[in-house]
Amino acid sequence: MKLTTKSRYGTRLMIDLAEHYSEGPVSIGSIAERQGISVKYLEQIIVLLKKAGFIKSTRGPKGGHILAMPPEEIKMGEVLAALEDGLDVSGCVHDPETCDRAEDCKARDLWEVATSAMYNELNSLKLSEMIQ
Amino acid sequence: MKLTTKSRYGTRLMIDLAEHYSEGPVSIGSIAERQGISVKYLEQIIVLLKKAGFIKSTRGPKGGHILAMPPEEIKMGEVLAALEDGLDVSGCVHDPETCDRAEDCKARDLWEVATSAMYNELNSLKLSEMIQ
DNA sequence: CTAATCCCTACCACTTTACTATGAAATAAA
DNA sequence: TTTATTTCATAGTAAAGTGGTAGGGATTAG
Repeated sequence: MKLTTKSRYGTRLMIDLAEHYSEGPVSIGSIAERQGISVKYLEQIIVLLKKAGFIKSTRGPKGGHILAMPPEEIKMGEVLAALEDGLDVSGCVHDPETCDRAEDCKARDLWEVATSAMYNELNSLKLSEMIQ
Repeated sequence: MKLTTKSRYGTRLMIDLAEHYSEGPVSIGSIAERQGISVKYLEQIIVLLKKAGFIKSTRGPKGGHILAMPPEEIKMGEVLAALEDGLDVSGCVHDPETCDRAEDCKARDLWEVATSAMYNELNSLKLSEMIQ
């Protein structure tokens, strides 16, 4: 039940972007330096957050990355969901057909409870609340 | 963020034991048959639940496994914690010293929130509530 | 004594994780 | 137009974790 480093680094990346939101595009190099994470690894992680629409980027000198919307509009649960490919604690929560017992499975009910408890709590927090 | 099959199978195992609590010790063979899980794999999983004190066993013919206490006294969060070796979504929640940034890490605060949201919700459910 | 049952340890194929590496494409500034 | 700087795309890889299987020993009811 551990988050991957992709998720942990990705979250720190988002917080870093929020902290520099007013300064315009920030290069991966500077984020990597501040966060102590390799540039190449961050490049891969940022792709996930771009796909989810949280970040927009510009190439070339003076280019970089910036949040696609103000930090107040970004829910932490949705950020995590983008990084983790959903927060479901079991595949059967989202895809019941992957298990032939899913229809009347008491365990599955539990996975739904656990998943939504975490998701709701995380979504009650905005990225803006993560800085200070 | 997916639970391992150990946790999912282990939970189903506990529910199965609860359903047969009044019948005395149940053999792994019969659980395996009902749940469609191999005997050998269940044997490994049950060890974790025995260590945590949820199950007691007797050897020999007519032997088997039974809950060490009534299903009403068993919290699902603690069952999962035993199977998953803690429910922390990141190692730094329980062991801050494993990350030198933990002391003032905004991400870590988030992992604490997510972990306790899930743990508290799961602990509000007793094993007895999982059957019917 | 025998059969049923739990207990213990080792092994293994496969997948995932957590990166590193290489280089191409875009673009601002000289 | 050249150059330096940045993102973008893809491939490779060592180590760890997952999800089992296998074999045999210990215990005990009948």
